[in-house]
Amino acid sequence: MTGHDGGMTGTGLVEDDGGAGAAAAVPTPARPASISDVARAAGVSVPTVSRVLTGAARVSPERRQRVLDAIEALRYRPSATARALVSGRRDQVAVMTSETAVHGYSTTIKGVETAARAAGHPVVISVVESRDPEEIDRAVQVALQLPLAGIVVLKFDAVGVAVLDALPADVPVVAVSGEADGRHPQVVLDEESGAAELVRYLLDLGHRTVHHVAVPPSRAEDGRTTGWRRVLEAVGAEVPPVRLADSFGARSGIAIGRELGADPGVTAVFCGNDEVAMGVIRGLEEAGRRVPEDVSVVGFDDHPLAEVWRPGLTTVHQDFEALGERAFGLLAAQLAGDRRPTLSSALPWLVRRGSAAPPPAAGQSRR
Amino acid sequence: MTGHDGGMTGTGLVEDDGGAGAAAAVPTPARPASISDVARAAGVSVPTVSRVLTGAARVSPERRQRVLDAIEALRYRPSATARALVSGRRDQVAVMTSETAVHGYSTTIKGVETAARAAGHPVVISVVESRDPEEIDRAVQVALQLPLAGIVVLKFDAVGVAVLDALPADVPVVAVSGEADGRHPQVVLDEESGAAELVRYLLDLGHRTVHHVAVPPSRAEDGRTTGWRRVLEAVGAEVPPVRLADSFGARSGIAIGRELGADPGVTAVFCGNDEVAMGVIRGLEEAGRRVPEDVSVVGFDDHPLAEVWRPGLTTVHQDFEALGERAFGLLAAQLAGDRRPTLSSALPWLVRRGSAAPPPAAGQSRR
DNA sequence: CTGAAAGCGCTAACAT
DNA sequence: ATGTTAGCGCTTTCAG
Repeated sequence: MTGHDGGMTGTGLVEDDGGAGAAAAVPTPARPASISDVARAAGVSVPTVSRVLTGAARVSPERRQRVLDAIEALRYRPSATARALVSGRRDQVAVMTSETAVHGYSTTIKGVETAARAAGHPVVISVVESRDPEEIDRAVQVALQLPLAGIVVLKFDAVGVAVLDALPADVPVVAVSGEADGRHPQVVLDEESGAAELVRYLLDLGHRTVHHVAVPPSRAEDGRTTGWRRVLEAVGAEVPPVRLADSFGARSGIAIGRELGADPGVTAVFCGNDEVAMGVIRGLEEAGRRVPEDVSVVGFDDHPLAEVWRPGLTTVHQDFEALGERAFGLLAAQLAGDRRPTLSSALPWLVRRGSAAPPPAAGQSRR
Repeated sequence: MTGHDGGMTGTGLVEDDGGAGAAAAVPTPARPASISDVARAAGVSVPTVSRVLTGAARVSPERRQRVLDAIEALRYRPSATARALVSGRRDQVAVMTSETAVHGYSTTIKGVETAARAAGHPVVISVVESRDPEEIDRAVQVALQLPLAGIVVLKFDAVGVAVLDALPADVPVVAVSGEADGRHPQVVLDEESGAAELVRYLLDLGHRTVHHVAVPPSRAEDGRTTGWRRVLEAVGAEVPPVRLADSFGARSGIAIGRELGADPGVTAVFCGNDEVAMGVIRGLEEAGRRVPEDVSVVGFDDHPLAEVWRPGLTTVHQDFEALGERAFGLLAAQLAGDRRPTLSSALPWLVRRGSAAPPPAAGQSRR
């Protein structure tokens, strides 16, 4: 991560505390006020304080006010820990994921967080970097010790699948994306039809076939690849071998773009995501091919930078934020007692921009 | 966010539970095993179990083994809630931020998470979208009820500053980025010198002055803008009025790029971040200017896509992930008893790529 | 080395 | 409507 130069300066910036300070008033109690402190200050019993806090039962207006005043005066804040312990109600939502800074992941997490926050649930992030069983086990152990209402697992990749398998059955779980497994409530984006739409669009433009650069899939083959393959097979077009990018990043597309650029038979390329598409375009241009004049390139996801890229990247929009929000919705339904595993699927949509065009004059591509 | 078409299909996918199932064995205890269940199963007292769990005191090998076996058999997992309650040790780290999906933010969060996880601390994300005092107060209340070891506040923007002000003094806090306030331990990236380096580089290339597009600052003026201004003033160059992008996104740069493109006096533009720089480049080209032949454009941050952008974006690399890791480091130091507020500063470094070049032939830019 | 006793801060019955 | 009594699951004295 680091390793470059970029000198690091640890500055002392000492600053005395109990200096010749202004108001030496504030005693700063080492221990925060507890409910019994409040009860004492208000001259009521502990349960009464609890009652005004939770609204579980009525309290006379005057006492109620005294309690409120005491809370204010003591800057009292109830301990979620003690509450969770005694009531058995846990409210945290854990998001288990292999990535946090990649577009689709971070945006989905954002959606989960937004919906969870609106419903009063703190969200904790649990990153599992690899499929190493020990690492997964450790992460699961840590997560299960938290005061959890439930878990959202991002199954965009193989790590997510493995995490799902390692989770016990007695915790509310919802899976996001990937193949529907029927074991958990799940939200998906219909990647297969999105990919199919994209490939059909390219074919309609006049391309004989479409090459494909896949991103790391969550199983043998993900929906994007399947959709691509199906359409080609359906129309009887040649199905070129799949090229696999070794990450979700643009860099992995560059070398592939160069290779693709060396093959004059390539007129259209469908990439597993927009970043890789950008890398492929860069590689293609390094190889002397113009986009879209010589070869059309399309991506997937509709990354925020896809529209400012030149040429504008034709892609399929996936609403990751809504996906995350729906994931939380399914979790909430489950917490509310809804039993049956549910599958909620949404359709991505084609976004036409400048990176796809008809192939070069007929015949040229095959000579 | 949503609002487009993209049909949503709620599928039933019902699946019976108590069907004519295979092994009807697993009784699935509604309540998870507790420490007393383990003690009973192992034939020891509860404190003994606790001792093997925490390693707080020695336990004879045989008893120890019996406990371990019981734990395994009962699939027992200690309750972090009960532990936190009795021991007073809270371990969660909250990251309070206004954004989660923007490069600098998500990457910093990733760094915090990585370091926290390595040290055994779960991290919870608390998003505060605006400076609305009520929203801030609500977020702070929620956060403070969590079993927190401390809080990391992302102060890349004005929301972060406000959150910091709303936090009580009795919680360990570390601030990330922004102006050093001396009240909290803080990690920063020296944006001012990064910006200065960039501007000096442009001036050395022969540009008479450098225009600046700022991103939303955390205070009146951030380090990037200050560094830019200082260098121009130091060399006696004209200081053009600052243009303010209305977000961190590329889109906000497009219109500004078009405007800048209409002014023949503009030969170099320094943008507050890479996304905005990409938007500016797009706008400039829409206005008929070439980059870098007609105008040089540089960004800030070294966004992952900066290197695949065409032309490669000249920028300043900011190591956000390391920033987040250092933030956690400061928090850990504080938890370990280190009192004094500390300022840890790191230097970003210039990354030369293709988007900056000498200005068009002398005299041309002024006619 | 081990168990008995106490209690963390709070809510959930129970009695009034 | 309010106080009393229990007790959540665990760690921490304190005796042995």
